[in-house]
Amino acid sequence: MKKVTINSVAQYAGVSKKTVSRVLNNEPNVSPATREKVLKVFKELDYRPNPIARGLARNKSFIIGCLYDNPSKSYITRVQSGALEACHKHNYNLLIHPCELRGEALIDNIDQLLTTSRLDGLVLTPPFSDSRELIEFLKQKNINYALVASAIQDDESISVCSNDEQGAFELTEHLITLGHTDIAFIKGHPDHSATENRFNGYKRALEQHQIPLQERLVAEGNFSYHSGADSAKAILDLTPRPSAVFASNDYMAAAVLKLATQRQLRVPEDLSIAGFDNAPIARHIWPGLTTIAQPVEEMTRQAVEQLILQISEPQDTVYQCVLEARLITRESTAANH
Amino acid sequence: MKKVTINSVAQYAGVSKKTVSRVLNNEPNVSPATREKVLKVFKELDYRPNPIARGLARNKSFIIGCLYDNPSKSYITRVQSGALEACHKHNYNLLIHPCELRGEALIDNIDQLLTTSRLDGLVLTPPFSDSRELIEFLKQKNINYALVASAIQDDESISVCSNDEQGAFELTEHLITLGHTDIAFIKGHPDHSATENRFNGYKRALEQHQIPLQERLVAEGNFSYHSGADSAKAILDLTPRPSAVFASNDYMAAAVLKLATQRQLRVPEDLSIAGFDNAPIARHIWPGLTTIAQPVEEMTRQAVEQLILQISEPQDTVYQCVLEARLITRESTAANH
DNA sequence: TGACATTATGACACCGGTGTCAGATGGAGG
DNA sequence: CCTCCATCTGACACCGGTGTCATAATGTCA
Repeated sequence: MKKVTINSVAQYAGVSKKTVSRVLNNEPNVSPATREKVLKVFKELDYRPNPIARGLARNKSFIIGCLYDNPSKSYITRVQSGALEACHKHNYNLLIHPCELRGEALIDNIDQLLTTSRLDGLVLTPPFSDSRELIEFLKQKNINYALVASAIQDDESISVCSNDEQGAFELTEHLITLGHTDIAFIKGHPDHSATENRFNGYKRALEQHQIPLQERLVAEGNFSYHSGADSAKAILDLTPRPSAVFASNDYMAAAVLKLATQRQLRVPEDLSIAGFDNAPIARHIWPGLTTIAQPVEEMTRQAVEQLILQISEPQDTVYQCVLEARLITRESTAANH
Repeated sequence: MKKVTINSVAQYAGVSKKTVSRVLNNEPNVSPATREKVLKVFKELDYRPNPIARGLARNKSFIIGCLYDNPSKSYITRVQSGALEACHKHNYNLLIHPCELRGEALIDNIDQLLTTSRLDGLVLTPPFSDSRELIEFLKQKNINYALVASAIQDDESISVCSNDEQGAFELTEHLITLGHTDIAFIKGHPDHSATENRFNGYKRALEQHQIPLQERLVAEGNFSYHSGADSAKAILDLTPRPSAVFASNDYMAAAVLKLATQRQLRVPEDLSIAGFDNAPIARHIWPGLTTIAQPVEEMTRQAVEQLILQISEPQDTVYQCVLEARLITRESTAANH
């Protein structure tokens, strides 16, 4: 079983390397007869072009890098699965690169990654998609990238996000409609733009229903289960206790649920709880969490698809899209009485 | 900012390409003075060798592929995180490749992956690590690989696993010690060797304590939350109802807990529940799940580390290791009364 | 001091593709 | 029948490194 290279194909077919290369890349100016002949040899010898050699010649790697720093495992796997779908469709591969936004060496780290891996492009997921410094660096280095769930408004960046503000608004309104007025809110990580967007949606809903915002009901979390547990403690210790809690993601909501149950509070009778993201845990616990479904896979899929498009044939105008978030009601929210 | 290649370094340092290459690869037979000089130029020009060119010349990609087909997101991210740690330590990168074991086209799929990506090696996680067909294929193709959590006994395969049988034994014994004799068991996916190992540990503990195995208490799951929910229904409908349930992983255990709670059963007073893996969900729900902690990251880290070692300098004897699993007791198990 | 082993260095081909350009071929138009 | 242009094809350099081998420089020993 010896290696089949472009040379052996060329020799076998009785044409030049270059002609084989033309057929390989679907270039014009090859006579139908020749093309047919070469294609037949491809099949016969089971020829597979060497992507490394091709990469060297074209200065491409056919690899997309995916940057993340997110405490939620399910978010990461959803991101990966969307990215992989787009990659495989176009014969790219995905290289994952978790790293810390806050590390002083972020830019160095990415620079290192780019030079040691020759990535063709980068997908930035939150919180990286909100880092102007990183985006500036990539622009200057002329690296293609796409932003997922970014708040940055920028004509030059491929960007796919979902409507966090509207989602949070609808969820809050859902609680208000159920008769809740004292609705606690647990914020996410301050580095993520989603944190502010969701908080804004919450505030807008209160405002629209003429419910004053109570600072005492707002807790600072960071999207981790642990931070949710801390916030839950603070909130459940309040007197009077709010009748509902809206956590900025499902993990923190699950932490609230756990503490509430430990304290013998009945959910939703004594306390309504809502989350955000529709993570698996939202339906794995009892009562199931009312939440907002974000199309994470779809966002990432579209972002990567556009990124690859941009790589293969640079466009002047760049793809930007906002997908809709969707309210999912489960057992954790009920009327206030 | 023009490209710094080995040629420019050579020219700048006044030596040949080859000498630069020697310094780059720490080869002997370079005079200290020359080496020093070249190293200085590296710094000065901020030279980074092009891994693609190097890959072409050496027929290497410095990329490890990670194969998985596992319903548990947390398992996957733990696998990835261990694999990444080892990869980055040795300047490799990780390419992830989820695919289906059962697809008739598995071998084709992997063949395709290998030829389009030129991976230097493959980490097989369950259930792939138990596929003799795949392993045979890789051997024949001369591809380096490492097995994670495999039951296959084979002197030629790098393998790191944990002691599932013993873990299940200890967990079952824990339940028996608490006074339980009617202990239901939910099996995992039949393609995973862990499924049989865990079941064997359960049976051995029963046997050792002279408790007859009751077929009616054994349910077939497949590690998914959904299958756990189905099994839970079957088990909780039994009369008499068992006093404890041991699910082969935490997701299925969580499903049992959810159904039990929905049916107003008190856990652990009315029903003890235990899982396996120590997935995040085990501590995110109330009551927390008694479970067995598996060192997933560590297994994968060691496997990849050995794989890379094998790639860079082939060994005659191959690394094999069994790590210990550890019982973690939480609130979901208590004495039977 | 000469014979020989050892170390240091560079010239050159090569990995497996792609880009450039020149030349061959064939058909249309005068 | 010749000119001109469009279409096809291949020779060759190149991408940025590594492997092989010849040769130069240095050291060792008799």
